[in-house]
Amino acid sequence: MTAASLAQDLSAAIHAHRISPGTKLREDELSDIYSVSRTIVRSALQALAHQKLVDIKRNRGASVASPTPRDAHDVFEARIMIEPQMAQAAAQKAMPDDIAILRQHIADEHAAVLAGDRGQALALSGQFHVEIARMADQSIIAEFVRSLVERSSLIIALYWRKPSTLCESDAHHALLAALASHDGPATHKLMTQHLTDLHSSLDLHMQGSEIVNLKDALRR
Amino acid sequence: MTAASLAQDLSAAIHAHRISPGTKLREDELSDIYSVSRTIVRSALQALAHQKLVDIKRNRGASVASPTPRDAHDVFEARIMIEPQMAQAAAQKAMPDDIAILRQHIADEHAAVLAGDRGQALALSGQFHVEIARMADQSIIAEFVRSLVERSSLIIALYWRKPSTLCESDAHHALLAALASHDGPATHKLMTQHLTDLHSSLDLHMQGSEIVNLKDALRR
DNA sequence: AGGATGAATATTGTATACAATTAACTCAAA
DNA sequence: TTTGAGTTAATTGTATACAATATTCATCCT
Repeated sequence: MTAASLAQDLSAAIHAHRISPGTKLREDELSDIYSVSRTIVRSALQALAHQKLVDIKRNRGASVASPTPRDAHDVFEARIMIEPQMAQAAAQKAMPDDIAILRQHIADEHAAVLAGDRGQALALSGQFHVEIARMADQSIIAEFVRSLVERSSLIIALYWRKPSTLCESDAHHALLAALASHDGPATHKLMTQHLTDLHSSLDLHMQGSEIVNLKDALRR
Repeated sequence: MTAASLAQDLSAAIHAHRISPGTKLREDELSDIYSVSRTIVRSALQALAHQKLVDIKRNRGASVASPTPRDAHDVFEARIMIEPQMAQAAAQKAMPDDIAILRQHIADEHAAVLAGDRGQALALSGQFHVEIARMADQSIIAEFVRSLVERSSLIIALYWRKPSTLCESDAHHALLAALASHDGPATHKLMTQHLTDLHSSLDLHMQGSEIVNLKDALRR
């Protein structure tokens, strides 16, 4: 197990909400679980800290990032600033293959919802947004959107108003249709609306987030 | 000397073009120069790698990043996609203090040019762009712009057509005026033009970049 | 009881030793 | 001269030992 793959594994666990925001990530606990030295663990944690998925405080260790309401606001503000523009550009460049990929994403997401796999559904729903940025042929911004989507996952874990209700994908359907018909302005508008809706579905007063047992959440 | 301050020092040296793109950064050489263990050096190098200022290849060590023409294109494409919009938003929110800060930036930049301090001039010129994103009250995007500006610095080091000619700051003056008069559309247009000009001032066929002696470039 | 104090423990930070890998060099053969 | 194999040196990767710091817990005093 290398540092990169450990980071990947932790990242997946965080995004699947198997470990909650605020959970302490002690170095030798992780090194036990994964049978690697603390050197590797530290390297992985630093990488995740750069992605803002983990919080490291000097001499006090790492824990899963726990975005403040302010963070949540900033992230969605940024997404609303960028993604509609990307979607508009994507609508202009959209190729049949791209549309097919998005359609598949929506189908997979729907399947995940039916299967009750909330984590997978959320991940696919995020990928949908990243894919659009990639369609616009903006590799660097696509990376940035990916990082924003990842942070959004944490935010949703903390602040989603109705944990039972699963993301309805009507908005994604509408976006797909606008993209397929190369209607830039409509796509821009739909994306703005979609993100605004998402943002306003958050209850920024919630707290919760019980700390779970790491060994269970990470199996092994 | 901590890992963060070492990273800061290296970053400054890279941005001031005291060490060129492609320069090898051997771990024990740096640990000698700064009198810290390789542990610290590695941590700093990893941080810089995340910022795309340094390239790390497994088992082959770190070197100052050397952006390809493709990278250069992508970075400026991203900047052109984002910064005009930020500038437009900044024009709407601009407070007198903000304008004063920008004016100071331009003055400092002019002074640096006169003093022949190209590195400083370039840094200030970059800060001008970051400051605008901050004026728009978009902390996360401001961070992103900062990272793009930093990468641009490397790109300019490699591909700037006329190393002797110093950045004329007419464009910055014009932007300042548009911002001060809260003219959003004009600001958007000026920023687009400014970035397009910058991009087309690059000669993406150049190569050059001699490797310098680290101990000299980093003093000590 | 409540709070302060200080050892004992737990956890992170740093340096270093050793392993693994790559780069450099030597020297023989074509 | 050039090429290649084999050896040596240089460099990075990983584990671990020890130091520094933070946390916990028992104890004592008011």
